[in-house]
Amino acid sequence: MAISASKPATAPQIDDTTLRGFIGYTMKRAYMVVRNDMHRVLAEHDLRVTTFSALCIIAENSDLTQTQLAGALKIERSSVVVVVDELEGRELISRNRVEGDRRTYALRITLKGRRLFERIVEEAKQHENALLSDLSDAERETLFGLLKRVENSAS
Amino acid sequence: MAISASKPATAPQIDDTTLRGFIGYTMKRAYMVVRNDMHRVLAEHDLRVTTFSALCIIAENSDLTQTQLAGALKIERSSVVVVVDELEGRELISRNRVEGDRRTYALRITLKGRRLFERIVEEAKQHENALLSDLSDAERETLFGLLKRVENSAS
DNA sequence: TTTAATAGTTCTGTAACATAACAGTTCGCA
DNA sequence: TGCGAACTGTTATGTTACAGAACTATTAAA
Repeated sequence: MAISASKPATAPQIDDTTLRGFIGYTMKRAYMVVRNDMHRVLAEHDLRVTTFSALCIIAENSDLTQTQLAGALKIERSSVVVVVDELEGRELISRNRVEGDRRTYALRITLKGRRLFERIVEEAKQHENALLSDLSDAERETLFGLLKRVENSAS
Repeated sequence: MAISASKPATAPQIDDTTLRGFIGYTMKRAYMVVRNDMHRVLAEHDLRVTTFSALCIIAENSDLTQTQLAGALKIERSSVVVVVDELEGRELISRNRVEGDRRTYALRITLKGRRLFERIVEEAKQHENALLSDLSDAERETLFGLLKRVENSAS
């Protein structure tokens, strides 16, 4: 069946009312904006989001194991290997043998790693501040709080 | 350098203070919870998130083109083809020829499509309600509002 | 009327993981 | 004290969910 098209001069606005009713849709949209921004910051340092997240976790949890890192990042141990390989290859962290358990490594950030970590945190904070400049401090707190409560309602 | 490990009996809690300072990290965590829940609902109907989103958009925007759909879903036209193929193959939507422009299709939901659409919306709403049961109506509104403002601060 | 732009399509590539199977090591306990 | 179970890291392979480039058919613009 052919439709006769009355060509609209104005860009026809698409309705997404139903999808807007779902928190997942709105959350994904907002998340993509934030994620793309972070992506841009990290790309300049040749880092992916998960790699940087790993660096953060190692920075404030010295001598943790790869399995612990996997748990913290909520990814599989096999995926951690790639991330840790990358960080170690760039001398941002080190794998240290553990006396008493020859299976595990103790991951530790290097001086070079800590310098990069601190620099990127600074940059990312600035970007985030610019991105959230519409929101007051109170609103940011509210947003963080609500998101955490959603996260903790996992089945 | 080997680390001597004093084996902790309690599961050592991993610190993610720095990452928690970033909205992207907390948002991703919350989003994953919501997304996994939606994923479970849709899996029972053999649908992926984007495919269902497309069905929603077509349901309330009759006779839109694939390019418009791509714009609405923020994905490439080449990706839309796969999604529309899937929906058409399952007879949930139809591609209709347009009189006056033989390049484009007018996408329209079928009766079967609308029935499935309405059923899934119902189910998804219930799941979402259960998931957000910790939040009051006012808090949900606040969350939606803040997320939309973040989304609209895209550069 | 030639040229440019647009819609849909196909093919190939990529990112960011998961899954399964494996070796080395340590633990539980009979 | 020895042996199977459990655990750590690793490799190889598969999956998901797209993007990008190049193509055809069609329409619009110069």
